[in-house]
Amino acid sequence: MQIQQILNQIYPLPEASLAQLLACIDEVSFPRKHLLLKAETIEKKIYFIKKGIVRAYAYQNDTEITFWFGKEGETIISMKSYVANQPGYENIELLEDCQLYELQTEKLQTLFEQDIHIANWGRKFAEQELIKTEERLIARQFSTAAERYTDLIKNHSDLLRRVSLGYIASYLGITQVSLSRIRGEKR
Amino acid sequence: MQIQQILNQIYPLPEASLAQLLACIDEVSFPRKHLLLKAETIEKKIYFIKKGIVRAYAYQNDTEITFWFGKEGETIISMKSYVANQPGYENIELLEDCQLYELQTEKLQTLFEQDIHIANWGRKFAEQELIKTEERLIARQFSTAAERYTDLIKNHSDLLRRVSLGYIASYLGITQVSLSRIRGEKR
DNA sequence: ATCGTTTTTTAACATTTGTAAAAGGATTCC
DNA sequence: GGAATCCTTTTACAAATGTTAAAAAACGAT
Repeated sequence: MQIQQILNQIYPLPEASLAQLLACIDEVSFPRKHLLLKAETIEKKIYFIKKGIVRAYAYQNDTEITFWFGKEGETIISMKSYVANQPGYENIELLEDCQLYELQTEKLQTLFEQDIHIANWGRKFAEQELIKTEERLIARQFSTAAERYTDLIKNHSDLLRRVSLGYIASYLGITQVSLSRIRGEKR
Repeated sequence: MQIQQILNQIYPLPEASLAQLLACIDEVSFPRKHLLLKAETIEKKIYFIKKGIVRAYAYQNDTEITFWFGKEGETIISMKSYVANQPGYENIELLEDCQLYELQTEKLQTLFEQDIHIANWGRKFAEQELIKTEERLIARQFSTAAERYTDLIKNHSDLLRRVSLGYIASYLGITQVSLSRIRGEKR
């Protein structure tokens, strides 16, 4: 997925503004299992996924909980770092070899003050991430794990192929045993 | 709570920009039990709460689920309407007589394109709402209902006084019977 | 192909949570 | 101030989910 497409999808930018934004972005690659972001640190960069799949997880007591998957076209970001300059909760681990676009957020902050189009791009970016987060929250509050699993099959069936069920069970908020029972009932 | 304080808390605005924003805002009052926002409609306004407390709820099958409480200084908004001009999920009911500041979002959208300070105000607004939503999601995914109830007592003890336990149980994602059991164990 | 590792399923049992109904308290409104 | 309503707790039982352990299946590297 090309970076121009990702950026313009968020909010179409005039040529000059787009060029300024692109100047803050590099392309980088990391292997499967690489830990891209560490929890409890302030992250200075955000990433857009060109190719690959990743998961965000954190610890509850001793056990790891996976709370997000990201794939092509999506953004890897520690919102707490980005918005409030505070340490975030997420560890981000690559589940496949990945190609990423890396954006220095400090440079971005400067552009927000200088260019109204980029400020509105930043607004739309936050708004769209907000809608996604809200949808996740609503799904969690209103659907059972079984329903969310069915949704996952319907709308993100590639996840099943690319991610092991232990992570998916954790993401759904149930044990792997429970997920196995749900899968069993569908047969 | 004064509107200038609410607005400037989000992002400090120059005099002229603030004046433009204030020109889009009216003060309104509604009684307890008034239904301020209806689900499945596109809402053209957002509200800031001057005085009072409200809840957002939606239906899961036949049963009402309360998924948010708002009080003084907070924003009542259908994010789906605001961001995507699509019908939202929230019904908003006033739990007390309320004084609100009402903002016409259409006018706001125009200002975003004209004034970089207001564009950045809008960006910060979305970012801060995003952090709040993310924190709610994390709390839900990482804490048990009992832990979230303890949190509620610690950080929002006024809710216990102002809101009946049935709504709080629903908000915590458990039945009222379960909440009663949790409360019983603490004695 | 095979050994070793990882992933997924199955089983038995314990624990938690939900459901429905009743009873006890508190509050509201003539 | 008292009937009616609403809110909260309690009880008994049913259903769902978790825990632990073991077996089965799938996958990877040599």
